[in-house]
Amino acid sequence: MIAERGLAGLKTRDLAREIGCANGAVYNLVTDVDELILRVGSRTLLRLDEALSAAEQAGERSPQETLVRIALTYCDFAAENLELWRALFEHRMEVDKALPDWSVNDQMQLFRHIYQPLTALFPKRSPEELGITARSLFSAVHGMVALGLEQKLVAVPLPALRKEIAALVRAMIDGLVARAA
Amino acid sequence: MIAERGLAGLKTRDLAREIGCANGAVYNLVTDVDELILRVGSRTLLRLDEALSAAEQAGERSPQETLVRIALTYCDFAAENLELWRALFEHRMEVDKALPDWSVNDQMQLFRHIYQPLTALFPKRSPEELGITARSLFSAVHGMVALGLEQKLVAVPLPALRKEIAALVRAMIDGLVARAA
DNA sequence: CAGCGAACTTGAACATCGTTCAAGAAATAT
DNA sequence: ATATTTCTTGAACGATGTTCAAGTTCGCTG
Repeated sequence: MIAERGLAGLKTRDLAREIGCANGAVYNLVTDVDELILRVGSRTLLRLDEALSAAEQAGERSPQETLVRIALTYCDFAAENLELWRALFEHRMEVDKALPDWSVNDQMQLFRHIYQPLTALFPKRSPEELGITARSLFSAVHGMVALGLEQKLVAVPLPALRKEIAALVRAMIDGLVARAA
Repeated sequence: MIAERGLAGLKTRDLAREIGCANGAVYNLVTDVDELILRVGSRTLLRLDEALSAAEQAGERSPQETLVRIALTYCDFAAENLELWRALFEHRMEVDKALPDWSVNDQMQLFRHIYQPLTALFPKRSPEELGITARSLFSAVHGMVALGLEQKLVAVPLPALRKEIAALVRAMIDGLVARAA
């Protein structure tokens, strides 16, 4: 239902009807809609992880082109799974309630894919520094995808967005390498 | 109320009590909560615009450092106006309802600040190309700020985030300039 | 198979929202 | 002073997440 109608289109009563039970029975499977959303997010992250893993392996081995490939795969995944991908970031818990451990763990895994190629590019940097660089790079690409796929402003055609992402990732890496030297 | 309790903390009844009228009377000022949120967003964008304008003028005139200053100002603004800034991006209209014109107009203005320094760096590029580059750069910085200020993952200390943003903006520009040459 | 307890299921009920609207109050025009 | 327009009120409606007492089913044991 999230995939079809977005986070806001997920209603417990509709869900209950779809799976064939009373609305109250949903709460035997899940304590909250929050948990439900996080569980869906977990699956989405798993599929995203698989896509990024494939991108990491396939194609040219050069670290730079691997990173470009990963960024484009992220873009494609977001475009093809728009609502599910949005749900990962749109959802906010109430302030007091903490994320369950399994959910927190999920999210850390994403930077892993970027980490590997970065070690090849920056052999001098410490693991902590590399982790920070990885997160920065990921965040920058995420921003381009997020605003690029937003309907609110003028919608950017996907091929143009991909081109921009590839260009900026190459530029970022060029720049980082040049400054590290 | 958005500033204090976030978008989800905005309730028409609380709002009516605060401004001293019946809850129904809110709809004389505004047709929707959607419109209310957009109007608040308009004010936020105006203040953001002022902050970015100041950053554009002040300090070193070099285009590169101007862009770094603008990026850091954006980061600071988001941190200091966290909930209001989030409201700009969290809010989604129903699919059928269109944004009013005054709201669409607001959003375009942001890239303006980046555009100017970019023309100095890339005199060969066409206005359309520059516009695209401007949006890419903005989106990348936006992503770093968005994920950096997210409480969901490990919260990044603000000084570290600023350092990362400055480093990546410089790297992006270095890289773009090098590839343009 | 009968009986018992645990687990599940149901759907009504509750609280909280945004939104509407008839009825009354206030302001303004004649 | 009266009529007309405008504003204000707060009850009511429909959605929605969540809870819960009552009913139902299931699995085990004698």
